[in-house]
Amino acid sequence: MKIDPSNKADLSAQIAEAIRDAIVEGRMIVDERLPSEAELADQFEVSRPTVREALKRLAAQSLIRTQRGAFGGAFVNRLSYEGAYGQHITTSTLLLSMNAVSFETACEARYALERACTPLACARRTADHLATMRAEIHRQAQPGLSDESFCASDVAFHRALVDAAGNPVLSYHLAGAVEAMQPLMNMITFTARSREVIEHLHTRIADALQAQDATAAETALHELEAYTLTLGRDVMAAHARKSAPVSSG
Amino acid sequence: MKIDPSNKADLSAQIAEAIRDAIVEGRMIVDERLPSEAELADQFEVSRPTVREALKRLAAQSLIRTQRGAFGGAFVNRLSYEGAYGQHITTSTLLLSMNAVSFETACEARYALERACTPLACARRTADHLATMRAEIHRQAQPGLSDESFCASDVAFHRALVDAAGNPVLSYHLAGAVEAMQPLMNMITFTARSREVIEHLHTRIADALQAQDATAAETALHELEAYTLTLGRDVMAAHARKSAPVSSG
DNA sequence: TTACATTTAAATGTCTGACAATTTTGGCGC
DNA sequence: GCGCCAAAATTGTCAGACATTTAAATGTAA
Repeated sequence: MKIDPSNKADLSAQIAEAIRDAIVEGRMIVDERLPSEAELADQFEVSRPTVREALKRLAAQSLIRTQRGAFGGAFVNRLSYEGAYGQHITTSTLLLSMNAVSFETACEARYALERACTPLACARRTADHLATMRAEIHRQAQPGLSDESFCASDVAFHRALVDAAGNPVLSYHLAGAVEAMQPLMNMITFTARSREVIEHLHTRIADALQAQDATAAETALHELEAYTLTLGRDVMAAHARKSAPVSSG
Repeated sequence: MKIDPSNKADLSAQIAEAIRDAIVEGRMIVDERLPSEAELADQFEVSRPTVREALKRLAAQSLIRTQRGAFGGAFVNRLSYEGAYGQHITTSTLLLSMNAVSFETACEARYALERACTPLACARRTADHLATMRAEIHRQAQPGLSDESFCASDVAFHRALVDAAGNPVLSYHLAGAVEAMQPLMNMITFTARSREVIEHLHTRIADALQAQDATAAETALHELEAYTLTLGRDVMAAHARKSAPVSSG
């Protein structure tokens, strides 16, 4: 982690990549302190601002953290599930919004992923998971609940379903994917608001998990997907009519 | 996107967040040009190096790209599947390696995710997908194939399986997850090298997809998972007793 | 000896000003 | 019209300086 052949790319990008490689390949371990900015500038034979730009690139990816003061500096970060989770969601959300992903595609992907964890969730769900799901269902049934709170509760319910599988890697991937699609999903819930049906399907999912009946859980998820899809299409159609009001019937 | 209340956080972090919010919330659209560094420095009332650090943070997340020269500057990036995919893989790989995720957990998550796409893949697979899978199986059967090439072919095979579902969002999440776990998986394939069994199971998966038999595909994937898990445990056990080799049957 | 206040040093955060490199635009001569 | 060149705008990089923060070291008093 020293050499820096004078390419045409940005020096700060090259330095960031060199340090990133050192971290990824395990040559630097968690909580290890990087040399100070001045020392790095010496090593790479660049100025301190250039080194700083490189460090900011790494900080943006949560690969390092910095601490001011004596014996401060840049330290290799332990990439926590929480940190990675946040990045995953931001990236996925932007990917959806910037590439005009259709509601159908997102919906299909979401429920396909969620069904991936149902067999494990049925096998391993604890009383805690079931209690969380029941509590969220109960909250969803309360009349005065705002749309925002309903959506939040919906996320919490599905998050509990995913966590019930008892596999943190699965939780990371699935919960990130589900949460990233929430803005799209919210659009539906806000407009079509059919809480009774959703609440009923949630109850069926919780029942299936309690009974450890994976088939029933998957069936209920299929129905929830179909229902969501129908609502989504209605909303889309209404949108289309509003912006281009052509009577087609 | 102007104000910057004098907090205690880094100015460059605050500025980066302000611009990121503007992009995420759609106030800046794809390919739109940001003000020049000097103008941003004026707007936020900071110096140019501070602005530059903020821009580097955003560049590290592929949110913007920069171009030198007249009428150059920073532009909002369209977050492509490829770009997001790379970030997803890097983050997930680090998450696995830094948190000592067990092989069992990773393996379980991987195949659970992969099974999530089999029904869709069976329904939608095209001749192209089948041809790719057959070609990779054929390559895997060749005797002189290096371990590296075998692993690459393995990834390509599973990538084709995922892509066969015809859902780019699903492909993004699944392929990213699968590829991030490849280092762990490689450790197994390199050591235990039982290519015939794997090749046979791959053939069964391809056959099932061709016959559009989702159940058969899932069964084969379950068997592949069980087999991989067995191999993994053997390798782990061998590792554990590498100093005292006890023959256990 | 212990507890607390002060100093000190190391490091990051920020600023100023300058120059280099690059790329588009427009003008000039032919 | 075409090719060449200069100008302008913008990012990339550098050097040096000062401000701020923080932990350790030191000094001081009970």
